[in-house]
Amino acid sequence: MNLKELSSRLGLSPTTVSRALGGYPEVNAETRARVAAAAARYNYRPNKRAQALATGRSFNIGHVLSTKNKEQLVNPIFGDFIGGLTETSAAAGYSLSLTLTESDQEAATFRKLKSEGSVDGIVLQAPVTNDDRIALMHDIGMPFVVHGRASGIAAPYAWVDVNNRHAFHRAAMFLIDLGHRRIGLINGDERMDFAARRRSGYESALTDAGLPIDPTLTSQGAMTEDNGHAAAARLLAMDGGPSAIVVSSITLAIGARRAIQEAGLVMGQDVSLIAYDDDLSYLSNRQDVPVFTAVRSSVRAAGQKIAEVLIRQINDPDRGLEQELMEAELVVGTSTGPAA
Amino acid sequence: MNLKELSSRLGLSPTTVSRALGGYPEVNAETRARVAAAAARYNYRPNKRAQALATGRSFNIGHVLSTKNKEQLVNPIFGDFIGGLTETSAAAGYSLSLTLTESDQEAATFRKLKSEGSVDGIVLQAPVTNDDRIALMHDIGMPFVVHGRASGIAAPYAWVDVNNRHAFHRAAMFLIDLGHRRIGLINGDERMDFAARRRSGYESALTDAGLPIDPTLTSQGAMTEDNGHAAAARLLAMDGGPSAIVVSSITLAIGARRAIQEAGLVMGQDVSLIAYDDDLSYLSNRQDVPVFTAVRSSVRAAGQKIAEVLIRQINDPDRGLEQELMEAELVVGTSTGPAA
DNA sequence: TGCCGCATCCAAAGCGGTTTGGATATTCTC
DNA sequence: GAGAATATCCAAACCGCTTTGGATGCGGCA
Repeated sequence: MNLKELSSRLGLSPTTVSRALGGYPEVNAETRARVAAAAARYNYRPNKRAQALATGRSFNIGHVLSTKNKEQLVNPIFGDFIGGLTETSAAAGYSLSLTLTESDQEAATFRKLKSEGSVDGIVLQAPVTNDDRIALMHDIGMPFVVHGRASGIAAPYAWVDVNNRHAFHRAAMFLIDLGHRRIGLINGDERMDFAARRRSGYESALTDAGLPIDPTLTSQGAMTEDNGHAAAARLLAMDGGPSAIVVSSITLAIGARRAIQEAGLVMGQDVSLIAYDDDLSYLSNRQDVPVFTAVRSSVRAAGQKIAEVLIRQINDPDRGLEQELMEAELVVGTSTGPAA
Repeated sequence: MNLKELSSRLGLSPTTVSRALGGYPEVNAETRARVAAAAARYNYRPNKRAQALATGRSFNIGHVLSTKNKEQLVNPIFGDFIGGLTETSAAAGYSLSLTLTESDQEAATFRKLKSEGSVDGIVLQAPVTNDDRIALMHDIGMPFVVHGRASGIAAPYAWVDVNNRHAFHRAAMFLIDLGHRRIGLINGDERMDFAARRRSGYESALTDAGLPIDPTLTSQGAMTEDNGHAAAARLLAMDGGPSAIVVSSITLAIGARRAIQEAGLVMGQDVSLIAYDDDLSYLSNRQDVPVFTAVRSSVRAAGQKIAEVLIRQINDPDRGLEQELMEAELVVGTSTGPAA
């Protein structure tokens, strides 16, 4: 069933049927009702491909996964983030189109997406410092929203980010208030902008409290359970190691907890842990009393917000660039306690 | 730059240019080279939307996430699975289109995908027993491949699955060979077909060894760290609890390990654990000596395979339905040991 | 030389919608 | 009651590509 067929059955022109379905004003209310009824009856729905060609829009929003950021795919937050994205975009008639690319083909892939017209806008994730994708998007004229920010980029662009610096400042300050003086940091890969901001927040809290910054108490790397374990084990084995650690993800924290237990120590007593919690649905830290004390911000909510912003941008390219900073909440669990 | 523009610059007809680019034989080699050079120079690429309308194909493969299976999104294997899917489909010029739907709208969403023509084929994930999506796909005439199988469906369909039954038979048998007699099971949600098959494998091993099946030693539920912890804690607190446990995912196993440690026991000594390992990149169990003894099969590899099968199916709907059973490997780590 | 087949290219008809630019009643305005 | 505004509908162009059904020219063959 297509438009022509449907309109001829109705004894109307395709124009009128299209307009009736599209909600345009220049069609009689009764006619509109007839059309709607017939469309429902014959289960007619405008062909997206034709619609896309006619309107010049694909109704797709794109997300490109580069092997450079393979951790992205591999990243436990990926599922929740994508979930938030699709939830909102589906409601607006958009679907999410995923593309994978070799890292050295990344720019070519974006250009291809543009020249083929297969997406109307793009979500950029995991920005690094001076991320060159942003200039590229401007260059090819593709609407986009960044999940996070890229330090070092002067040109304005739309983004949605968590206030990572503030969150880590608060987290470290929370430990300081508990009396801790030697505080470690197990961070994500600091080439990622969010991780750099987190370190900055952590360091500024120490400085504000008049505490020295000791690089040997910190580490960075992929946010895996393994790495959390290895990093924590190293810290715990140190002479004069930390009595508390700020950890950049729940996955890392699970690894750190393992190391603490292996060392025969008790988390929240001998060693305090405060984690960043993306509020992932399958790694819930939302028990009555959370296991991990954490600074929490839902990555799914971020995905939803980003889809909203991007779709507004697509529908009206001349509107101003939206930028939104989300604050993380501090939740107290069982993994922290006063310094000995 | 579009076809018309490009062809007029070349002094050729759109027909010839299209054919030259498409690799059709009826075009002079020299002409073809000229066209290719011009296309590269002007960075021309056929508009996907127009191509889609003209050919009647969208070059999209679809994946629908239902809130019914919200765990799916939330599922840690999601990222890796999607990764495998996109890797392969991108190579064939397809992209992956994700759609989210309320569970009571699921059938409507599939029909919509069909009537709008927005995807050429669909990947069905997480089948349950008697999964009604399979009949629906047949009904609407949509090419599809199932990740897993659905017991109770008589009609043939294409699928790629792991031999879950055999894997769990082997896992339980491995524990039995170590001398364990009371063996627990912490399974996924058994409404999921794979989980039902896993239980069946587990039970058949016990039966084969002449051991009784004790339902109180088993549990099922979402495969979260929390649930793993709770289930293991319950088993360990039992009078005459199990000396070994088969666990359906690494995430569950991490929770179980926590319970074991909290109980003051040593994993691999007091209690043995064997897990199912999807070989997720961010929850690697691939250390020199793996932490967890496991039956392992890469879910990313499954995604790749599925994309291949689906694209073959789309290109040639009359070809036979492919069905592939992958075997899991058994890797020995530190989480198992002989019975006391 | 005349006919055929082959190589090469092109005009035009879709694909299934949206949208511009009227046409035709009908209703208002004074 | 005439002219204007309004409501309602339609024909046809267009989006950018693929593909069908020739057209043209040339060499080969009898």
